[in-house]
Amino acid sequence: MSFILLLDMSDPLATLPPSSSVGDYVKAIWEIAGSEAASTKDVAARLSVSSASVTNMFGRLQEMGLAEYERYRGASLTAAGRREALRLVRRHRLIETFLLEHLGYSWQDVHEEAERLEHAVSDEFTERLADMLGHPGRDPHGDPIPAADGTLAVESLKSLGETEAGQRVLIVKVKDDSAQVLNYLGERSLVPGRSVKVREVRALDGVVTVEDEGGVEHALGESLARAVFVQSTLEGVQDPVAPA
Amino acid sequence: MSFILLLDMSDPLATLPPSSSVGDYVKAIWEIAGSEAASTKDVAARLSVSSASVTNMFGRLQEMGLAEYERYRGASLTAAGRREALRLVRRHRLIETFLLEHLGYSWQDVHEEAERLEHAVSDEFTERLADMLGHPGRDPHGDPIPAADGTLAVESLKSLGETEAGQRVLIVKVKDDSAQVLNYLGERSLVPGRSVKVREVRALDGVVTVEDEGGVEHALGESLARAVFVQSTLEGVQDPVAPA
DNA sequence: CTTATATTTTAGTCTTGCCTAAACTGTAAA
DNA sequence: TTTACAGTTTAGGCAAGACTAAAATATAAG
Repeated sequence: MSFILLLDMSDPLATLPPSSSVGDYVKAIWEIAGSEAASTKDVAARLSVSSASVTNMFGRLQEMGLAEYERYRGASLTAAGRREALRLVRRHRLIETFLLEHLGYSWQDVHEEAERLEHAVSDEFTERLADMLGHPGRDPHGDPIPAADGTLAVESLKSLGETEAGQRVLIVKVKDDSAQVLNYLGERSLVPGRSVKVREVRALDGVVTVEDEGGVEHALGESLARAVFVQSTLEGVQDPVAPA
Repeated sequence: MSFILLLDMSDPLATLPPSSSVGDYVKAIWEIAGSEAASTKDVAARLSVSSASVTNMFGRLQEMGLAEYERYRGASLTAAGRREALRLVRRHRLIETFLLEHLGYSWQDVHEEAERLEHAVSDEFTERLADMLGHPGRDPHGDPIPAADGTLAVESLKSLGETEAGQRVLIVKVKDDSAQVLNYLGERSLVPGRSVKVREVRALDGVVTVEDEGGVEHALGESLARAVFVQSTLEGVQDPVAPA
Protein backbone atom coordinates (compact mmCIF):
# COMPACT_ATOMS: atom_id res chain seq x y z
CA MET A 1 0.00 0.00 0.00
CA SER A 2 1.39 3.39 -0.93
CA PHE A 3 0.46 6.98 -0.45
CA ILE A 4 1.13 9.99 -2.49
CA LEU A 5 0.95 13.09 -0.42
CA LEU A 6 0.55 16.40 -2.19
CA LEU A 7 1.19 19.54 -0.25
CA ASP A 8 0.71 22.93 -1.81
CA MET A 9 0.74 25.50 0.92
CA SER A 10 1.10 28.52 -1.30
CA ASP A 11 -1.87 30.27 -2.75
CA PRO A 12 -0.36 32.25 -5.59
CA LEU A 13 -3.59 34.02 -6.42
CA ALA A 14 -3.89 35.50 -2.98
CA THR A 15 -0.31 36.73 -2.66
CA LEU A 16 0.62 37.88 -6.15
CA PRO A 17 0.09 41.55 -6.96
CA PRO A 18 -2.91 42.05 -9.22
CA SER A 19 -1.77 42.10 -12.82
CA SER A 20 -2.50 45.11 -14.96
CA SER A 21 -5.58 43.73 -16.61
CA VAL A 22 -7.09 42.66 -13.32
CA GLY A 23 -7.02 46.34 -12.43
CA ASP A 24 -8.76 47.26 -15.65
CA TYR A 25 -11.64 44.94 -14.84
CA VAL A 26 -11.98 46.09 -11.26
CA LYS A 27 -11.97 49.70 -12.32
CA ALA A 28 -14.49 48.99 -15.07
CA ILE A 29 -16.87 47.38 -12.60
CA TRP A 30 -16.55 50.36 -10.29
CA GLU A 31 -17.12 52.87 -13.05
CA ILE A 32 -20.11 51.03 -14.46
CA ALA A 33 -21.85 49.89 -11.33
CA GLY A 34 -20.24 51.39 -8.23
CA SER A 35 -21.19 48.95 -5.52
CA GLU A 36 -23.90 47.25 -7.59
CA ALA A 37 -23.26 44.30 -9.90
CA ALA A 38 -21.88 44.98 -13.36
CA SER A 39 -22.96 42.78 -16.25
CA THR A 40 -20.62 40.77 -18.40
CA LYS A 41 -21.77 42.63 -21.47
CA ASP A 42 -21.24 46.14 -20.11
CA VAL A 43 -17.75 45.37 -18.91
CA ALA A 44 -16.94 43.71 -22.22
CA ALA A 45 -18.08 46.80 -24.09
CA ARG A 46 -16.13 49.20 -21.90
CA LEU A 47 -12.90 47.26 -22.17
CA SER A 48 -13.38 46.26 -25.81
CA VAL A 49 -13.00 42.57 -25.09
CA SER A 50 -15.26 39.59 -25.69
CA SER A 51 -17.90 38.53 -23.19
CA ALA A 52 -16.15 35.23 -22.79
CA SER A 53 -13.03 36.97 -21.57
CA VAL A 54 -15.06 38.87 -19.02
CA THR A 55 -16.76 35.77 -17.68
CA ASN A 56 -13.36 34.21 -17.30
CA MET A 57 -11.95 37.21 -15.45
CA PHE A 58 -15.02 37.48 -13.19
CA GLY A 59 -14.19 34.00 -11.97
CA ARG A 60 -10.61 35.01 -11.27
CA LEU A 61 -11.66 38.19 -9.46
CA GLN A 62 -13.85 36.06 -7.25
CA GLU A 63 -10.94 33.75 -6.40
CA MET A 64 -8.79 36.76 -5.63
CA GLY A 65 -11.39 38.11 -3.29
CA LEU A 66 -11.87 41.28 -5.30
CA ALA A 67 -15.42 40.62 -6.48
CA GLU A 68 -18.45 38.49 -5.82
CA TYR A 69 -19.75 36.76 -8.84
CA GLU A 70 -22.84 34.74 -9.55
CA ARG A 71 -23.48 33.19 -12.95
CA TYR A 72 -25.82 35.17 -15.14
CA ARG A 73 -25.98 37.93 -12.59
CA GLY A 74 -22.71 39.84 -12.99
CA ALA A 75 -19.96 40.82 -10.57
CA SER A 76 -19.90 43.32 -7.72
CA LEU A 77 -16.83 44.56 -5.89
CA THR A 78 -15.85 43.44 -2.41
CA ALA A 79 -14.30 45.95 -0.01
CA ALA A 80 -10.86 44.90 -1.25
CA GLY A 81 -11.96 45.28 -4.85
CA ARG A 82 -13.34 48.70 -4.22
CA ARG A 83 -10.11 49.78 -2.54
CA GLU A 84 -8.12 48.52 -5.48
CA ALA A 85 -10.40 50.33 -7.92
CA LEU A 86 -10.09 53.60 -6.04
CA ARG A 87 -6.33 53.26 -5.91
CA LEU A 88 -6.30 53.11 -9.70
CA VAL A 89 -8.81 55.92 -10.07
CA ARG A 90 -6.61 58.07 -7.83
CA ARG A 91 -3.63 57.35 -10.06
CA HIS A 92 -5.58 58.00 -13.18
CA ARG A 93 -6.94 61.35 -12.07
CA LEU A 94 -3.64 62.58 -10.70
CA ILE A 95 -1.92 61.61 -13.92
CA GLU A 96 -4.59 63.35 -15.98
CA THR A 97 -4.12 66.47 -13.90
CA PHE A 98 -0.40 66.37 -14.52
CA LEU A 99 -0.76 65.80 -18.24
CA LEU A 100 -3.17 68.68 -18.62
CA GLU A 101 -1.57 71.21 -16.33
CA HIS A 102 2.11 70.51 -16.82
CA LEU A 103 2.53 68.86 -20.19
CA GLY A 104 -0.09 70.84 -22.06
CA TYR A 105 -2.12 67.86 -23.23
CA SER A 106 -5.53 68.44 -24.75
CA TRP A 107 -8.65 66.90 -23.24
CA GLN A 108 -8.86 64.45 -26.11
CA ASP A 109 -5.44 62.91 -25.70
CA VAL A 110 -5.28 62.82 -21.95
CA HIS A 111 -7.41 59.83 -21.24
CA GLU A 112 -5.58 57.34 -23.42
CA GLU A 113 -2.16 58.30 -22.14
CA ALA A 114 -3.28 58.20 -18.51
CA GLU A 115 -4.83 54.80 -19.07
CA ARG A 116 -1.48 53.38 -20.09
CA LEU A 117 0.53 55.20 -17.45
CA GLU A 118 -1.62 54.21 -14.52
CA HIS A 119 -0.50 50.62 -14.92
CA ALA A 120 3.17 51.50 -14.91
CA VAL A 121 3.55 53.93 -12.04
CA SER A 122 4.24 52.90 -8.47
CA ASP A 123 2.45 54.13 -5.37
CA GLU A 124 5.60 56.08 -4.61
CA PHE A 125 5.35 57.89 -7.94
CA THR A 126 1.69 58.57 -7.38
CA GLU A 127 2.24 60.18 -3.99
CA ARG A 128 5.20 62.22 -5.19
CA LEU A 129 3.11 63.43 -8.07
CA ALA A 130 0.31 64.34 -5.67
CA ASP A 131 2.88 66.36 -3.69
CA MET A 132 4.06 68.15 -6.78
CA LEU A 133 0.50 68.98 -7.80
CA GLY A 134 -0.34 70.28 -4.34
CA HIS A 135 -2.69 67.45 -3.41
CA PRO A 136 -5.62 68.49 -5.56
CA GLY A 137 -9.03 67.27 -4.46
CA ARG A 138 -10.37 67.20 -8.00
CA ASP A 139 -8.96 66.63 -11.43
CA PRO A 140 -9.38 69.20 -14.23
CA HIS A 141 -12.74 67.70 -15.18
CA GLY A 142 -13.88 68.25 -11.63
CA ASP A 143 -13.95 64.57 -10.74
CA PRO A 144 -13.00 64.01 -7.12
CA ILE A 145 -9.65 62.33 -6.55
CA PRO A 146 -9.85 59.45 -4.05
CA ALA A 147 -7.60 59.79 -1.00
CA ALA A 148 -4.40 57.79 -0.69
CA ASP A 149 -6.07 55.48 1.83
CA GLY A 150 -8.64 54.47 -0.76
CA THR A 151 -11.57 56.49 0.44
CA LEU A 152 -13.77 58.79 -1.57
CA ALA A 153 -16.34 61.18 -0.18
CA VAL A 154 -19.77 60.75 -1.71
CA GLU A 155 -20.91 63.78 -3.57
CA SER A 156 -24.36 64.85 -4.56
CA LEU A 157 -24.14 67.31 -7.39
CA LYS A 158 -26.96 68.51 -9.57
CA SER A 159 -26.64 68.79 -13.31
CA LEU A 160 -27.54 72.12 -14.90
CA GLY A 161 -30.83 70.66 -16.07
CA GLU A 162 -31.88 70.10 -12.47
CA THR A 163 -31.39 73.69 -11.37
CA GLU A 164 -33.96 76.46 -11.30
CA ALA A 165 -33.96 79.80 -13.03
CA GLY A 166 -32.53 82.64 -10.97
CA GLN A 167 -29.94 80.59 -9.10
CA ARG A 168 -26.28 81.48 -9.16
CA VAL A 169 -24.28 78.25 -9.28
CA LEU A 170 -20.67 77.15 -9.34
CA ILE A 171 -19.52 74.70 -11.98
CA VAL A 172 -17.86 71.84 -10.14
CA LYS A 173 -17.62 69.08 -12.70
CA VAL A 174 -17.83 68.59 -16.44
CA LYS A 175 -18.36 65.00 -17.46
CA ASP A 176 -19.03 63.51 -20.86
CA ASP A 177 -17.65 60.69 -22.96
CA SER A 178 -17.47 62.89 -26.03
CA ALA A 179 -14.42 65.06 -26.41
CA GLN A 180 -16.52 67.36 -28.60
CA VAL A 181 -18.80 68.24 -25.72
CA LEU A 182 -15.80 68.88 -23.46
CA ASN A 183 -14.17 71.09 -26.06
CA TYR A 184 -17.33 73.09 -26.71
CA LEU A 185 -17.68 73.87 -23.03
CA GLY A 186 -13.96 74.45 -22.62
CA GLU A 187 -13.84 77.00 -25.41
CA ARG A 188 -16.55 78.99 -23.70
CA SER A 189 -14.86 78.71 -20.31
CA LEU A 190 -17.77 76.80 -18.86
CA VAL A 191 -15.33 74.78 -16.78
CA PRO A 192 -14.93 73.78 -13.14
CA GLY A 193 -14.29 76.81 -10.95
CA ARG A 194 -16.43 79.22 -12.96
CA SER A 195 -19.82 80.30 -11.79
CA VAL A 196 -22.88 81.12 -13.86
CA LYS A 197 -26.36 82.49 -13.33
CA VAL A 198 -29.21 80.28 -14.49
CA ARG A 199 -31.53 82.32 -16.72
CA GLU A 200 -33.99 79.73 -17.94
CA VAL A 201 -34.59 76.00 -17.63
CA ARG A 202 -37.04 75.05 -20.34
CA ALA A 203 -38.84 71.82 -19.51
CA LEU A 204 -40.14 71.54 -23.06
CA ASP A 205 -36.82 70.72 -24.75
CA GLY A 206 -34.34 70.68 -21.88
CA VAL A 207 -32.49 73.77 -23.02
CA VAL A 208 -30.81 75.67 -20.18
CA THR A 209 -29.75 79.27 -20.64
CA VAL A 210 -26.99 80.61 -18.41
CA GLU A 211 -25.13 83.88 -18.09
CA ASP A 212 -21.40 83.59 -17.49
CA GLU A 213 -19.16 85.80 -15.39
CA GLY A 214 -18.66 88.20 -18.29
CA GLY A 215 -22.40 88.61 -18.79
CA VAL A 216 -22.47 86.50 -21.96
CA GLU A 217 -25.45 84.18 -22.37
CA HIS A 218 -25.16 80.56 -23.45
CA ALA A 219 -28.04 78.32 -24.48
CA LEU A 220 -27.16 74.71 -23.74
CA GLY A 221 -29.12 71.80 -25.20
CA GLU A 222 -30.07 68.79 -23.18
CA SER A 223 -26.86 66.81 -23.68
CA LEU A 224 -24.65 69.78 -22.88
CA ALA A 225 -26.69 70.68 -19.80
CA ARG A 226 -26.44 67.11 -18.60
CA ALA A 227 -22.65 67.25 -18.76
CA VAL A 228 -22.31 70.24 -16.43
CA PHE A 229 -22.57 69.59 -12.70
CA VAL A 230 -23.02 72.45 -10.31
CA GLN A 231 -23.32 73.46 -6.70
CA SER A 232 -25.13 76.37 -5.13
CA THR A 233 -22.61 79.18 -4.60
CA LEU A 234 -23.70 79.40 -0.97
CA GLU A 235 -22.04 76.10 -0.08
CA GLY A 236 -18.26 76.26 -0.27
CA VAL A 237 -16.63 74.21 -2.94
CA GLN A 238 -14.10 71.77 -1.54
CA ASP A 239 -11.31 72.27 -3.99
CA PRO A 240 -11.89 74.74 -6.76
CA VAL A 241 -9.70 74.23 -9.76
CA ALA A 242 -8.29 77.45 -11.13
CA PRO A 243 -10.11 78.68 -14.22
CA ALA A 244 -8.24 77.94 -17.43
CA MET B 1 -15.06 23.75 -60.43
CA SER B 2 -14.46 26.00 -57.50
CA PHE B 3 -11.59 27.98 -56.11
CA ILE B 4 -10.65 28.90 -52.64
CA LEU B 5 -8.40 31.89 -52.70
CA LEU B 6 -6.38 32.64 -49.63
CA LEU B 7 -4.75 36.02 -49.41
CA ASP B 8 -2.66 37.02 -46.48
CA MET B 9 -0.93 40.18 -47.38
CA SER B 10 -0.02 41.17 -43.87
CA ASP B 11 3.24 40.29 -42.23
CA PRO B 12 2.43 40.68 -38.57
CA LEU B 13 6.04 40.53 -37.46
CA ALA B 14 7.05 43.38 -39.71
CA THR B 15 4.13 45.67 -39.01
CA LEU B 16 3.28 45.15 -35.38
CA PRO B 17 4.86 47.56 -32.90
CA PRO B 18 7.62 45.90 -30.92
CA SER B 19 6.20 44.60 -27.68
CA SER B 20 7.60 45.86 -24.44
CA SER B 21 9.96 42.99 -23.83
CA VAL B 22 11.39 43.22 -27.33
CA GLY B 23 12.48 46.71 -26.36
CA ASP B 24 14.14 45.42 -23.21
CA TYR B 25 16.26 43.03 -25.20
CA VAL B 26 17.23 45.57 -27.83
CA LYS B 27 18.19 48.07 -25.18
CA ALA B 28 20.15 45.44 -23.27
CA ILE B 29 22.15 44.52 -26.37
CA TRP B 30 22.92 48.18 -26.96
CA GLU B 31 23.97 48.80 -23.39
CA ILE B 32 26.14 45.71 -23.21
CA ALA B 33 27.74 45.69 -26.62
CA GLY B 34 26.92 48.87 -28.52
CA SER B 35 27.33 47.84 -32.12
CA GLU B 36 29.22 44.65 -31.28
CA ALA B 37 27.55 41.31 -30.58
CA ALA B 38 26.13 40.67 -27.11
CA SER B 39 26.26 37.16 -25.69
CA THR B 40 23.22 35.19 -24.60
CA LYS B 41 24.58 34.96 -21.11
CA ASP B 42 25.25 38.66 -20.59
CA VAL B 43 21.82 39.64 -21.82
CA ALA B 44 20.26 36.97 -19.63
CA ALA B 45 22.10 38.29 -16.59
CA ARG B 46 21.15 41.90 -17.27
CA LEU B 47 17.47 41.13 -17.75
CA SER B 48 17.33 38.49 -15.01
CA VAL B 49 16.00 35.95 -17.42
CA SER B 50 17.11 32.45 -18.43
CA SER B 51 19.56 31.92 -21.28
CA ALA B 52 16.96 29.88 -23.10
CA SER B 53 14.62 32.84 -23.16
CA VAL B 54 17.34 35.00 -24.61
CA THR B 55 18.16 32.54 -27.37
CA ASN B 56 14.51 32.44 -28.21
CA MET B 57 14.23 36.22 -28.36
CA PHE B 58 17.43 36.59 -30.39
CA GLY B 59 15.72 34.52 -33.04
CA ARG B 60 12.69 36.76 -32.96
CA LEU B 61 14.77 39.93 -33.12
CA GLN B 62 16.44 38.53 -36.21
CA GLU B 63 13.06 37.89 -37.86
CA MET B 64 11.96 41.40 -36.98
CA GLY B 65 15.06 42.83 -38.57
CA LEU B 66 16.26 44.39 -35.34
CA ALA B 67 19.33 42.22 -34.84
CA GLU B 68 21.66 39.85 -36.60
CA TYR B 69 22.07 36.61 -34.84
CA GLU B 70 24.37 33.66 -35.36
CA ARG B 71 24.19 30.60 -33.14
CA TYR B 72 26.78 30.50 -30.41
CA ARG B 73 28.01 33.94 -31.34
CA GLY B 74 25.44 36.32 -29.92
CA ALA B 75 23.34 39.09 -31.43
CA SER B 76 24.26 42.51 -32.75
CA LEU B 77 21.88 45.32 -33.59
CA THR B 78 20.93 46.34 -37.09
CA ALA B 79 20.41 50.01 -37.93
CA ALA B 80 16.72 49.58 -37.11
CA GLY B 81 17.54 47.88 -33.85
CA ARG B 82 19.93 50.62 -32.87
CA ARG B 83 17.31 53.25 -33.64
CA GLU B 84 14.77 51.43 -31.50
CA ALA B 85 17.27 51.11 -28.65
CA LEU B 86 18.10 54.80 -28.74
CA ARG B 87 14.44 55.71 -28.77
CA LEU B 88 14.05 53.82 -25.50
CA VAL B 89 17.25 55.23 -24.04
CA ARG B 90 15.98 58.72 -24.84
CA ARG B 91 12.76 57.98 -23.01
CA HIS B 92 14.56 56.48 -20.11
CA ARG B 93 16.94 59.37 -19.60
CA LEU B 94 14.28 62.02 -19.99
CA ILE B 95 12.10 60.22 -17.48
CA GLU B 96 15.00 59.91 -15.06
CA THR B 97 15.66 63.61 -15.39
CA PHE B 98 12.05 64.35 -14.60
CA LEU B 99 11.93 62.02 -11.62
CA LEU B 100 15.06 63.50 -10.11
CA GLU B 101 14.49 67.16 -10.82
CA HIS B 102 10.74 67.47 -10.45
CA LEU B 103 9.60 64.62 -8.25
CA GLY B 104 12.50 64.59 -5.84
CA TYR B 105 13.45 60.97 -6.38
CA SER B 106 16.76 59.71 -5.03
CA TRP B 107 19.39 58.21 -7.31
CA GLN B 108 18.62 54.77 -5.94
CA ASP B 109 14.94 54.69 -6.79
CA VAL B 110 15.04 56.43 -10.10
CA HIS B 111 16.21 53.64 -12.30
CA GLU B 112 13.55 51.12 -11.41
CA GLU B 113 10.69 53.55 -11.81
CA ALA B 114 12.01 54.82 -15.14
CA GLU B 115 12.40 51.27 -16.37
CA ARG B 116 8.70 50.63 -15.88
CA LEU B 117 7.56 53.98 -17.18
CA GLU B 118 9.53 53.89 -20.40
CA HIS B 119 7.34 51.07 -21.65
CA ALA B 120 4.13 52.90 -20.95
CA VAL B 121 4.73 56.38 -22.33
CA SER B 122 4.05 57.40 -25.90
CA ASP B 123 6.37 59.34 -28.18
CA GLU B 124 4.02 62.24 -27.69
CA PHE B 125 4.55 62.11 -23.94
CA THR B 126 8.27 61.84 -24.39
CA GLU B 127 8.49 64.93 -26.56
CA ARG B 128 6.20 66.98 -24.33
CA LEU B 129 8.33 65.98 -21.38
CA ALA B 130 11.45 67.03 -23.29
CA ASP B 131 9.77 70.39 -23.88
CA MET B 132 8.95 70.79 -20.22
CA LEU B 133 12.50 69.92 -19.22
CA GLY B 134 13.97 72.39 -21.71
CA HIS B 135 15.42 69.76 -24.05
CA PRO B 136 18.35 68.74 -21.89
CA GLY B 137 21.33 67.22 -23.69
CA ARG B 138 22.30 65.10 -20.70
CA ASP B 139 20.52 63.44 -17.83
CA PRO B 140 21.47 64.14 -14.20
CA HIS B 141 24.16 61.45 -14.31
CA GLY B 142 25.70 63.21 -17.29
CA ASP B 143 24.69 60.56 -19.78
CA PRO B 144 23.90 62.07 -23.16
CA ILE B 145 20.25 61.95 -24.20
CA PRO B 146 19.77 60.67 -27.75
CA ALA B 147 17.99 63.05 -30.11
CA ALA B 148 14.37 62.48 -31.10
CA ASP B 149 15.46 61.25 -34.52
CA GLY B 150 17.39 58.42 -32.89
CA THR B 151 20.89 59.77 -33.22
CA LEU B 152 23.51 60.09 -30.53
CA ALA B 153 26.77 61.94 -30.87
CA VAL B 154 29.77 59.81 -29.99
CA GLU B 155 31.62 61.12 -27.02
CA SER B 156 35.16 60.48 -25.93
CA LEU B 157 35.47 61.28 -22.27
CA LYS B 158 38.36 60.41 -20.04
CA SER B 159 37.86 58.99 -16.59
CA LEU B 160 39.61 60.75 -13.72
CA GLY B 161 42.18 57.97 -13.63
CA GLU B 162 43.28 58.85 -17.16
CA THR B 163 44.00 62.49 -16.43
CA GLU B 164 47.29 64.05 -15.43
CA ALA B 165 48.18 66.03 -12.34
CA GLY B 166 47.87 69.78 -12.72
CA GLN B 167 44.92 69.74 -15.12
CA ARG B 168 41.70 71.57 -14.37
CA VAL B 169 38.81 69.45 -15.59
CA LEU B 170 35.03 69.62 -15.75
CA ILE B 171 33.00 66.69 -14.45
CA VAL B 172 30.67 65.68 -17.26
CA LYS B 173 29.40 62.28 -16.26
CA VAL B 174 29.20 60.06 -13.20
CA LYS B 175 28.54 56.44 -14.02
CA ASP B 176 28.46 53.41 -11.75
CA ASP B 177 26.15 50.49 -11.09
CA SER B 178 26.41 50.96 -7.37
CA ALA B 179 24.14 53.52 -5.78
CA GLN B 180 26.67 53.81 -2.94
CA VAL B 181 29.32 55.18 -5.26
CA LEU B 182 26.83 57.66 -6.70
CA ASN B 183 25.77 58.78 -3.25
CA TYR B 184 29.34 59.20 -2.02
CA LEU B 185 30.17 61.46 -4.92
CA GLY B 186 26.85 63.25 -4.73
CA GLU B 187 27.30 64.11 -1.08
CA ARG B 188 30.61 65.75 -1.90
CA SER B 189 29.17 67.60 -4.89
CA LEU B 190 31.46 65.79 -7.26
CA VAL B 191 28.69 65.83 -9.85
CA PRO B 192 28.25 66.81 -13.51
CA GLY B 193 28.73 70.54 -13.96
CA ARG B 194 31.37 70.94 -11.26
CA SER B 195 35.03 71.36 -12.07
CA VAL B 196 38.02 70.13 -10.11
CA LYS B 197 41.78 70.47 -10.25
CA VAL B 198 43.73 67.23 -10.44
CA ARG B 199 46.37 67.18 -7.72
CA GLU B 200 47.83 63.71 -8.05
CA VAL B 201 47.29 60.57 -10.09
CA ARG B 202 49.11 57.77 -8.33
CA ALA B 203 49.89 54.91 -10.71
CA LEU B 204 50.74 52.62 -7.81
CA ASP B 205 47.22 52.17 -6.44
CA GLY B 206 45.09 54.23 -8.79
CA VAL B 207 44.19 56.85 -6.19
CA VAL B 208 43.39 60.25 -7.66
CA THR B 209 43.45 63.36 -5.52
CA VAL B 210 41.43 66.35 -6.65
CA GLU B 211 40.68 69.78 -5.28
CA ASP B 212 37.11 70.97 -5.64
CA GLU B 213 35.80 74.48 -6.29
CA GLY B 214 35.87 75.26 -2.60
CA GLY B 215 39.49 74.24 -2.26
CA VAL B 216 38.68 71.00 -0.45
CA GLU B 217 40.79 67.98 -1.39
CA HIS B 218 39.31 64.55 -2.07
CA ALA B 219 41.26 61.31 -2.43
CA LEU B 220 39.36 58.92 -4.68
CA GLY B 221 40.23 55.24 -4.88
CA GLU B 222 40.37 53.35 -8.14
CA SER B 223 36.69 52.48 -8.36
CA LEU B 224 35.57 56.00 -7.51
CA ALA B 225 38.02 57.53 -9.96
CA ARG B 226 36.75 55.20 -12.67
CA ALA B 227 33.19 56.40 -12.16
CA VAL B 228 33.95 60.07 -12.81
CA PHE B 229 34.28 61.19 -16.41
CA VAL B 230 35.76 64.54 -17.25
CA GLN B 231 36.61 66.96 -19.99
CA SER B 232 39.34 69.53 -20.20
CA THR B 233 37.85 72.87 -19.16
CA LEU B 234 39.25 74.42 -22.35
CA GLU B 235 36.71 72.58 -24.53
CA GLY B 236 33.16 73.79 -24.01
CA VAL B 237 30.75 71.35 -22.47
CA GLN B 238 27.70 70.75 -24.65
CA ASP B 239 25.04 70.87 -22.01
CA PRO B 240 26.14 71.50 -18.48
CA VAL B 241 23.70 70.39 -15.83
CA ALA B 242 23.25 72.89 -13.05
CA PRO B 243 25.09 71.92 -9.86
CA ALA B 244 22.84 70.43 -7.20
C1' DC C 1 44.55 15.63 -29.23
C1' DT C 2 41.59 14.78 -25.76
C1' DT C 3 38.96 16.05 -21.94
C1' DA C 4 36.67 19.11 -18.62
C1' DT C 5 34.01 23.11 -18.10
C1' DA C 6 31.27 26.91 -19.46
C1' DT C 7 27.99 28.45 -22.57
C1' DT C 8 24.35 27.83 -25.74
C1' DT C 9 20.62 25.62 -27.82
C1' DT C 10 16.65 22.41 -28.12
C1' DA C 11 12.52 20.47 -26.48
C1' DG C 12 8.70 20.53 -23.89
C1' DT C 13 5.62 23.20 -20.44
C1' DC C 14 3.30 26.81 -18.04
C1' DT C 15 0.55 31.15 -17.28
C1' DT C 16 -1.89 35.15 -18.69
C1' DG C 17 -5.03 37.10 -21.49
C1' DC C 18 -7.28 37.10 -25.30
C1' DC C 19 -10.28 34.93 -29.18
C1' DT C 20 -14.32 32.21 -31.80
C1' DA C 21 -17.98 28.98 -32.06
C1' DA C 22 -21.36 26.47 -29.92
C1' DA C 23 -24.36 25.49 -26.09
C1' DC C 24 -27.08 27.24 -22.52
C1' DT C 25 -30.34 30.34 -19.64
C1' DG C 26 -33.61 33.78 -18.59
C1' DT C 27 -36.99 36.98 -19.98
C1' DA C 28 -40.33 39.12 -22.64
C1' DA C 29 -43.62 38.80 -26.43
C1' DA C 30 -47.12 36.21 -28.99
C1' DT D 1 -47.13 28.57 -22.46
C1' DT D 2 -44.39 28.28 -25.85
C1' DT D 3 -41.06 30.69 -28.55
C1' DA D 4 -37.61 33.92 -29.87
C1' DC D 5 -33.75 36.34 -28.72
C1' DA D 6 -30.41 38.76 -26.00
C1' DG D 7 -27.05 37.78 -22.91
C1' DT D 8 -23.97 34.37 -20.78
C1' DT D 9 -21.19 30.54 -20.29
C1' DT D 10 -18.45 26.53 -21.90
C1' DA D 11 -15.05 24.46 -24.76
C1' DG D 12 -11.19 24.67 -27.39
C1' DG D 13 -7.38 27.51 -29.24
C1' DC D 14 -3.66 30.83 -29.98
C1' DA D 15 0.40 33.91 -29.02
C1' DA D 16 3.75 36.01 -26.06
C1' DG D 17 7.04 35.32 -22.87
C1' DA D 18 8.87 32.96 -19.44
C1' DC D 19 10.75 28.40 -17.23
C1' DT D 20 13.47 23.67 -16.53
C1' DA D 21 16.02 19.78 -18.04
C1' DA D 22 18.71 17.70 -21.28
C1' DA D 23 21.56 17.77 -25.40
C1' DA D 24 25.00 20.09 -28.16
C1' DT D 25 28.94 23.00 -28.96
C1' DA D 26 32.96 25.80 -27.99
C1' DT D 27 36.99 26.74 -25.48
C1' DA D 28 40.69 26.11 -22.51
C1' DA D 29 43.80 23.04 -20.06
C1' DG D 30 46.41 19.26 -19.91
